[in-house]
Order: sequence, then structure tokens, then C-alpha cells
Amino acid sequence: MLNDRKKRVLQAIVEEYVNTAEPVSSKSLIEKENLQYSSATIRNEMAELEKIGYLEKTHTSSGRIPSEKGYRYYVDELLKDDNISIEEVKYISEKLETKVNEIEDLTKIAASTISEVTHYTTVSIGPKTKTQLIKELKFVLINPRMMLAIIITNAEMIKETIIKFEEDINEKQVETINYMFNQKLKNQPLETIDRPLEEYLYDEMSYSVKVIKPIIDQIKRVIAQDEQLYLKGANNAFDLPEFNSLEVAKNFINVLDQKELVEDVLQSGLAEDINVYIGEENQKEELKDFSIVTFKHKVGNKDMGTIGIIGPKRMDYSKVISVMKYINKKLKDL
Amino acid sequence: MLNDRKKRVLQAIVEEYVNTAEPVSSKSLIEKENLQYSSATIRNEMAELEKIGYLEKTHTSSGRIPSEKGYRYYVDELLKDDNISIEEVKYISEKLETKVNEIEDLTKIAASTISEVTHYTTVSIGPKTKTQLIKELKFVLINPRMMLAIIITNAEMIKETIIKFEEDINEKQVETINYMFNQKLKNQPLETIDRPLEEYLYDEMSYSVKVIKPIIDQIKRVIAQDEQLYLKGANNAFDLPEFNSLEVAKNFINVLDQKELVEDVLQSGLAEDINVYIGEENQKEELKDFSIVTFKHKVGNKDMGTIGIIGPKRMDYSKVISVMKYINKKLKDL
DNA sequence: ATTAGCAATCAAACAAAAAGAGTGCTAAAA
DNA sequence: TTTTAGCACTCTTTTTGTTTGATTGCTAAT
Repeated sequence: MLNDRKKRVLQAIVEEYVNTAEPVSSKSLIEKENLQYSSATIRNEMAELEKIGYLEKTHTSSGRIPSEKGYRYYVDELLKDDNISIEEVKYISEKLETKVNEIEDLTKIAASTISEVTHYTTVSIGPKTKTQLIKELKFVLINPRMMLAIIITNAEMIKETIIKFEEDINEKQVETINYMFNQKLKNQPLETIDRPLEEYLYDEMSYSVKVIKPIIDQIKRVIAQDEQLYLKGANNAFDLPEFNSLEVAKNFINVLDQKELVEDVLQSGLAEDINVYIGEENQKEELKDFSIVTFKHKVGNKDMGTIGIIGPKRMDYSKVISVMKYINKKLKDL
Repeated sequence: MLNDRKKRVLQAIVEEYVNTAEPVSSKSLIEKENLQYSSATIRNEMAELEKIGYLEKTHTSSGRIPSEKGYRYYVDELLKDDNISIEEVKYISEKLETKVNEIEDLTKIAASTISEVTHYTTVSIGPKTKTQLIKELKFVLINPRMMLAIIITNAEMIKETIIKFEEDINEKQVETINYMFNQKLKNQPLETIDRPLEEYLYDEMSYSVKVIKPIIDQIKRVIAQDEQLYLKGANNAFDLPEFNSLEVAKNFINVLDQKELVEDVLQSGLAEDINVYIGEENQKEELKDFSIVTFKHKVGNKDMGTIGIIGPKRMDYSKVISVMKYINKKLKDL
């Protein structure tokens, strides 16, 4: 357990380092924070904080920077999560209260807003659709070569898509399609759609590939669309001093380019909470130089997807978490 | 007019510089290309090419690099546009011949393929929809709270979208909507949809905002989707030596982030041709350090959109243009 | 018209020195 | 026992100077 002075020192060092990106010296600490001790005393505390692994030095005679363990302690024990200004509250409220047609857009707007307020890169993704169960499939014939498919899931997600045929279809056939698909897919997860084509044709030999294939392809398409990653403010990262190292910058661009990697991280976090992954805490090798903060959000009771921030380990966790908490609450109340 | 030897020297310098990214010396030229002259002779030619503005030096005793004027001459007069290997032809063919559901996807696949073959960043965008004329609007009621809208344009583009209402709608109302919208919008460009809401309500006071607004919003949405920019291989850029300068790298990321900027460039080029913009030839200030090569492609006779490559001025124009020509032809024949 | 040869130029690489910031430790003060 | 003043020591950063090597432009010879 840390004594109060150590806590104050650790907190001050994290915050100072987050601000300046420079190793923090004992002298600068007593100047900027008003700690009523001499630099020698602070130095002793710093030495002990280093011994137990909360601080690091970049070289023998440098100031201290927080270790990952230090950031973790800060996030868990010291951080203030109401670090948000009136202007920011106002800006966020305005942004979120603009009318949108599709609530899916809200996730993007929220992600955008977070990026604008925090100046970090945000990523977002819709709710996990593939595991949702199909509650019902409806097919409506528009004209002989055009059919509408409506998919309703147990999570009350409704998706529709037009399917075009190369041959004429009649009402009777639509009925059969309706029966056949519901038979096969009702109460199955959406990903069942990915099964090979033959399976769908098994029962009903009368149905040609020309009819079944466009239906399946089009449904797949619509589902896939939902899980697309949305990226905002990638260029912000390049204003941060850590990205002056070309090595790091390149790495960052590469990570963002590997969509599956980022998707996995977003999907993995716990719901109902803000998840913070600091450096090595990230499972994926490629992310070990970065920190990621994510949360799954709802509108009312409906799962809406996940929003994440990816940035340097020297991230302003306090600001990020405060903004996320506020946005999370706002969204829930909409 | 350049004599033959000057042409050979200029061509060799461009190609050598494209390869190595290092200023080209008179000595290296006679080694790599087999020019049957002494380095002194080449030096004299280089000096003259510099005098008339085709070459530049980075400092008084350095080798030469092509100026923008030099690149332009190379592209217009010296470049071979069949610089494409059997493997590349094969790879491209395979990629383009995979079955796709929506021909819109073909643009993305083509852009992707270009990026893979050339190792440059590609951007692509669908055909310009906003100026297309509305040929017909169809509305079909699915159920009391759901209507399907189908938009057909003079370019034979067909778009459909589901519209959800907050109050029940009957067939009679759909008929009125049908009449009203066709009246207002037939033979108008798609962008007419952007008019303020009041205009649509003017004729028919009986129609509430609750009915009209979702229709217009949803149609806007569908149209906007088409003009979305698709980006591929942005990380490739970071393997190029010019992007070792953080200044340039930052600038590049910034450009890609300003979607409208890139969109404008893509939209502006001539159809039926490959457009090359070298450095300062770009209208936009932000693009003056880069070169951009674009082409509008068709599938059969249907306009499909524009694909562009953005990279350093030291771009392998020969490879890029060869690949683009080949892909353009392939697409047209599909 | 071409080329050999050479002085001049300049970036890049290397080395040495100086300056500055910060720590750790010891001994004194509180 | 806790805190602090003071100073030697360490290491980075900046500065300055030197050397090396590549390349050019020019002159005079071929």
C-alpha cells in the first residue's frame, strides 16, 4: 500500500508526463505541483516508487516516467473521472442531440465526437451481429425480378435488402422460399448464412442456384456491412511527440490497417464498463506499444456497438475516461 | 526539341531516380545504362538539360534529379505504357474475374488490385450520382409502417431503400406520395433532393413532416453512400524513402483524411483517359508535394467511378500507367 | 565533338569537447 | 526519525572541428 505522499508523487508524475512527454524531474515536480517538500525528499520517494516498479528512468541521470504498472495504478486508484469542462459537455450534448435517421449513425457520431474532444484516434464498430439469432425472415415480392428480404433478430435488429433475379419469380415461389429459409434458419445465429450453397438446395431440388444464390449473397452482404470498422482522427496521432519516431508511426498505421486486429480488441471488452488496456496488457503483439480504451454502448436497452480510443501509453486516461463516461450516459438516455 | 542523346539521358535519369531515390550521377548513368560516352559528355548533356529546366540538383556538387517539367516530358514523350509482366497480367485477371454480386464492388476490387501490384496508395469513388437525372421514383408499401422506395436514373442506376414511419400509412397515401414526388423530381438531378423540406410540403398541406421527412432523409442517405471514398494501401506509402521525413508523412496522412479534397481530384479528371498530375500541377495546395494518376472506368458502357493513385512525385509512372491501362481495358470488357 | 584530368564544392560521417540537467548519497539540520 | 542542503557523478544533448568521398564544372588535349 502506498502512503499518501507517494500517491501524490505518482499522480503528479503521471499527469506531468502526460502533459509534457518529458521525463519528470524532482525539481519540476515541486515547482508545478505545490508539494511542500524539498527536491531531495521527492527524490527519495521517487527512488522507492521505482524500486516497487511504478516508475522508470530512461537513463541513469534522467527524470522519471511512469511504468505500465504505474499507469495501471493511476487508472485504478488515482484518476479523476470527471475531468470534463463545461464547454466540452456542451459540445458533446449538441453533437449527440442532432437528429439522425438511423441510430447506427449515432455510434459514428459519438466516435467522431470523442476524437474531436480528446484529439486521439477513435475506432468504432456496430454490435456483433453474427451471433444474434434469426427470429424471422420475411420475403416480399416487389416485381417479378425483385424481392425484398427482411431479417429480424432476437436482439430486435431489423435489416432489409433488395434481391434482384435473373429470371422471373412468382408469388408461389416466394412462399416456398419463405418456408424453406425459415425452416432452415429460424433460431439459428446469423452466421449460419455462411454455410455452403448446397445445404440450402438440399431439400428443394426444384430451386435453382439462380434463385437461391442471389438471396444468400445479398443477405451476407447486408450482415457484413454492419461490422465494418469506422476510423476517425487517425491524423491526430501524428501531432503527438511519440509519433516523431518513424518506427512507431509506421507501426501505428499498420495496426489501423489490420482491421481484424482492431475489431478483435473492440469485441473482446466487457460490456457495461470501460476497458483499459495499457501497453503489454494488450494480447496482440502489435499493440504492445499503445494503450486502448473501449466501451460498449447502448441506446436505451439496445446494444449499439463498441467505441475505442487508441493512442500512446502516455495517454490522458483521465480525460479519455471522463469523456467516455459522459458519452456513455448520454447515449443510454437517448 | 531534345536530341536523341538528351532524351536517352533524361529517360535514364528518371528511371534510375525512380528506382533508387538517390540523385543520379554522370558516372552511375554510363554504368547502369550502357551509354557509349564518357562521364564528361554526359555531364555536359546534364548541364544543358538542367539549363532548360528538366533536371535539378539538390546541391552544387550533387547528382541530378528530374524536375517536375522533366517528369512531365518523360510522361508525355518517353514513357513506355506496356510495362507490365506476365505474372502481373495473370494476377490482375484472376482478381477481376472473381464473381461479385454488385458491380459496385468491382471498383473496390480494381482499386485494391492496383494498390497490390504497384505498392502505391489507391483511392476510389463511385460514379458521380448527384448530377444524374431522376427517371422514375417508385414507392411500394411493405406494411403500414414500412415503405420501399426505388429510384431509377437516366444512367440506369437503380437504388432502393426501406423507409420506416412512426405512424401508419395506407395505400392511398402511397399513391399521393408517388404522384407528389414524381411531379417534383422527375427529370431533375438527384441533388434536387437536398432542397429544404418546406418545398416538398408546399403542395400538399395534408402531408405531415412525419411522413415526408423520413422519405427524403433516407433517399439522401442512399445517394450519399455511393460517393464514399475507398482507400487502400495507405500504409504502403510509409515504405517509401520520401516518407521518412515526418513532415511529408504527416502531410500525406492529412491529405487522405481530407476526403473532399481527394474526391474533388478524382471527380475532376477527364473521362476516357488517364490523367496525370505532377506536383505543382495539382490545383490544391496540399497536394503539391505528390503526384496523382487517375482514370474513370466503365463496365461495358456504364460509368462506374474513378480510381486514383496518390504517391510521391518520384512515382513509377510507367508501371502505374501500364497497370491502369490494362485494368481499364479489362473492366470495359467485362 | 569528345574526353581526360583536376580543382572546387558540399554532404555525410566521425570525433572530441563542452554544457546542462538530473540523480544518489552523505552528512547536517529539524 | 525525518527532512534537507550540497556535491560528486552520470549521461544526454549540443557544439565544433576534421576527414572522407562523391560529384561537378571547366580547361586543355585528343
